[in-house]
Amino acid sequence: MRLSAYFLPTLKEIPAEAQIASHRLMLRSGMIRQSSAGIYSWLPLGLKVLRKIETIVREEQDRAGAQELLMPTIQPAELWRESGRYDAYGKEMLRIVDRHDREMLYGPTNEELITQIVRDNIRSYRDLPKILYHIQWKFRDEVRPRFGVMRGREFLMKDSYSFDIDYEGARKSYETMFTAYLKTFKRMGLTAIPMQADPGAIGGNLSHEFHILAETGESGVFYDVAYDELAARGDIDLDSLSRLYAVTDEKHDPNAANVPPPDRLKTARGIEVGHIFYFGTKYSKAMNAVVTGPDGAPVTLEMGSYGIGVSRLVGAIIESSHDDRGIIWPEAVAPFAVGIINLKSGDSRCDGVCEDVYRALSDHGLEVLYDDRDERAGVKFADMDLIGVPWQLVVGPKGVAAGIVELKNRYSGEKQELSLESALARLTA
RNA sequence: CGGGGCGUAGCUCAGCCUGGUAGAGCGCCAGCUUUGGGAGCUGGAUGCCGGAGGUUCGAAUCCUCUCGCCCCGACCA
Repeated sequence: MRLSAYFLPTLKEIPAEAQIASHRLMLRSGMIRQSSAGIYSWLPLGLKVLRKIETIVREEQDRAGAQELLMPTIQPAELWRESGRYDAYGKEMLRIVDRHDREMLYGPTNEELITQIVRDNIRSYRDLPKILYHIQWKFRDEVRPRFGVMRGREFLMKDSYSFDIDYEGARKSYETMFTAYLKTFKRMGLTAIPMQADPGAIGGNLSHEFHILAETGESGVFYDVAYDELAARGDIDLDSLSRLYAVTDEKHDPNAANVPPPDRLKTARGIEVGHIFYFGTKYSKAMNAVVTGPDGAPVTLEMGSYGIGVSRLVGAIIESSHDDRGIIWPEAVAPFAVGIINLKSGDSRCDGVCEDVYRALSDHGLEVLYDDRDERAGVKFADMDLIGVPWQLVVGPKGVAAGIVELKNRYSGEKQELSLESALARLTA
């Protein structure tokens, strides 16, 4: 992409409404623009990152055996009356009346809808187990939206639902998702810690929240350092983790049996990016989701649900990875792999080298952002740092004369002067 | 949902207290000079001063109502 043609409205000054780093940086880097409180448009740069995160989530769901479908955003109130949640949900649910005076709602979650689909289409235990998921926009009419996409009213969520014939199966589905979540967050360059959680409004008796550590996290968290050691070995599963102490501050009990000694207890701030629940027959019973079991008798389905805040992750990643110059994207979710800074657009030698490099890197399948604008060097450096492109190739008249380009790493700040050939080799390795 | 704050140019904000018909910096447009970390000079465009009522000869400014946004607290992927 040539920056001269790209729709990238960056801001030099900090928008007054933004309080935390990720919100400021998403506005400044031209990723999002607010439409109304807690509701955002995603501009090209922001959408690119959102899609990358979505893709990782999707790949790990598919790999875990979950199957993607797509349910609507608008749901009938009737369905929610079946489960009893229409009245229970309160003002957070956005209620709509259509032209025929039918009561509808913009879905805040999809347990009812998916339960209806499964109950209407699965009749035998032989068709189980199933894990179904979709990645769809949700709406929760938060009293007080804040922090940009971290707590918006409209947000993109991946939600999976498991259906099993018995508890053992449901437990296995839960573990499958648990493991998939750890892999998903790790691929994004995040340290996510599963915390024993309160199932809350979803109900049930087994639940974990996944928090990523960041100074501006909304929750205080306490966890056993043994987690860091396990994570470093990649040796993580539900059994080993469930023995470890890891809770959010509202659940922290210094007198609990498994609290580690003070020198082993870490405290930090966390952002909740995932939440998984086993809730048994809460919805299947209320909504009569029943299949025929092996002995011919009806069996009420065992269910669980598993959410990941896809749009929130964009903010969460920035919270955990930025500096005073801008965003530092982990390579797995970076909107562009390489940025080319032409320090003297219009100079035939600089232009020539940049064009060659741009083509060579693009031909290698890399996503490249080429700053070909007629701007001063400082502006280009500042914008490239702001939007956080992991690798920056700086091409200037002095270097070109000497056959050299500069390769800068956004994360470490390290700059290396290399021949054009070796710079290309490094980037395409 | 309680408490507080703010709506003036694309952005950040001054002006409001003490009414007299709209400003700065940045950005944008043109020209010249610059050119390795958000340049300088000159000239230019841009505002229903959030909206509606009211007071007044006259309202960005005072009064009433209303809408929007932000912050603190209680709730959530």
